[in-house]
Amino acid sequence: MTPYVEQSNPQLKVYISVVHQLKDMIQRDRLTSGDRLPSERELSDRLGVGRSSVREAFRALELLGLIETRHGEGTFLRDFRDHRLVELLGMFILQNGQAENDVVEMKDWVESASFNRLFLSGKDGIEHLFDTIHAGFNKGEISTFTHFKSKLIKASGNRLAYKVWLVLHDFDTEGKKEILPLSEELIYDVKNALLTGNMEFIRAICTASDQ
Amino acid sequence: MTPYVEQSNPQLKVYISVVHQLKDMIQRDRLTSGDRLPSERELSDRLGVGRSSVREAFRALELLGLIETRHGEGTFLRDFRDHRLVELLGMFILQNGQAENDVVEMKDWVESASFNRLFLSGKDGIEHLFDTIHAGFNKGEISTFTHFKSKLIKASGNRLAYKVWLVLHDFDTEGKKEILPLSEELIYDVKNALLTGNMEFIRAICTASDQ
DNA sequence: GAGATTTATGTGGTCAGACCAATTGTTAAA
DNA sequence: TTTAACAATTGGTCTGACCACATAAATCTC
Repeated sequence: MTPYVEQSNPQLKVYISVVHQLKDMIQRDRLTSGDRLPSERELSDRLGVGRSSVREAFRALELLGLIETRHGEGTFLRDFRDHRLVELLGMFILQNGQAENDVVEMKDWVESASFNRLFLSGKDGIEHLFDTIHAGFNKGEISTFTHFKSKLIKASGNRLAYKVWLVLHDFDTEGKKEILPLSEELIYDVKNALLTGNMEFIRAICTASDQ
Repeated sequence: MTPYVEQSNPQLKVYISVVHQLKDMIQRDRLTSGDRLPSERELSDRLGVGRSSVREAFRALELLGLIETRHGEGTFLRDFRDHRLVELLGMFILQNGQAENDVVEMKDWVESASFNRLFLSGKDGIEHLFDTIHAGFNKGEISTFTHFKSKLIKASGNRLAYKVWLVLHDFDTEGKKEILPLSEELIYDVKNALLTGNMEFIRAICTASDQ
C-alpha cells in the first residue's frame, strides 16, 4: 500500500555483507594465510549484526575452504589455493546418474594433459620430481600406483586440474581397490616415458591400473 | 519420521553433516533445478538439529549458488550453471595470475579432447551435426563463435565435459566480449578440419577467439 | 455469485541469550 | 620451579522470539 522507505540495500542479506566486509578487511589489513580473524562475538559487535549472521558468513567461507576455525582458538585465514570450490561443485554436478564413462574419459583427459604438461616442463623438473617420489616410495609413503599418479598430476603444475582430477577419481573409484602394485621398476619406466615423451606407454599403464 | 541418529564422527560439525545429507536427499529424490527443498524448520525437525545449523548449511550452499532462497517461499535447487564460482574466485582467490592460467589451460584441454572425440565419432555424425548447426546459423540461433563452439563440445558426447566446460568458460570470459564473428565460411572450415582431423587448425581458431 | 479484501499460515531473515566444549593464560599450591 | 586448579576467551549448538514476505483460505462487498 503505502510505499515505505527503502533501505540502503533491501535485497542484501546480512551474512552476505559480512562476507564482503571480511574480504575488505582481509585486503585492507593485508591478511595472509595463517592470520587470525576477529572472533565471532567481536565481529558481531563491531559490525553491529547478530552473531548468527557472522557465523553464517564464517560457515560459508569455511565450507569453501577459505578460512579455518579451531574450537577454542579462533578463526584463521587459509591459503586460498586450498579452496574447495571444485569439490563442492563436483558434489552437486557429479550426482544424478552421471554416466560413468564420462567420468572415466574426462579423468583420462586430465591425466593425459597433465602428463604432457610434465613432459613439456623439461628434464630437470622431471628429474627433481622423481627424486622426491623415489624418496617417498622408499619410505613407504607412496605405496600405490594411484598415489604415484596423483603425485605426478599434482606436480604437473595446474592446481585446478589436480583438484578436478581428485574429485573425478573419488567419484570413479567408489568401492574399487588398487590392483596394480607399485614397484621401483614401474616408477623408473614411467620416468623414462616422461623424459622421452612416450605418452602411449603411460596411457597404457594407467588404463591397466584403472579397472 | 525417523529421527536422525547422531553421527559417529564427533568432530564433524553439524552444518557439514547437513550439507552431506542434503546432497544425499537431492540424489535420492532425483531433485533437479527448480525443485523445492524442505523448509528450514522442517529440515531442522527431520534431521534433529537446530535451525541455525540448517541455516549455516543453506547459507554456504547459497553463497556457492547451488541453492536459491526466496523470502516467504522456500529454498530451491538451482541449475549448476548458476554457480558463483566466478565471483568467489574473483573475490578471494584471484590474487596471483596462476589461478586464471589454470582455468584457461584446463578449458583448452577440454576443448581439444572434445574436438578429438568428435573427430573419432566419424564422418556421418559430423555431417549430421553440421546440418543442424547450419540450420541454427541461418535462423540466427547460433550467432557467435562461442555458441558455435559450445554446440560442438556438447555434441561431442561427454556430458560431464560439457558441464565442466561451461563452468570454465564462465570464468574465463568474465568481462570479455566476443570478437570473432561467426561466418558460414568459418563453420565450413571447422567442419572440414574435423572431418580430416586437422586439430591444429581448430586450436588455432579457438586460440584466436579466446582473448 | 464474482471480485476484492482481510486473515491465517507458512517461510525465510535476523537477533538475543543460553549452555556446552575446547583452548589458553593466569593464579595458587606443592 | 614445577604443577595443578581456575578463569577467561572462543567456537559449537540449540531455542525462542520477532519481523518481512508470500500465498492460500476465509470473509466481506457489490
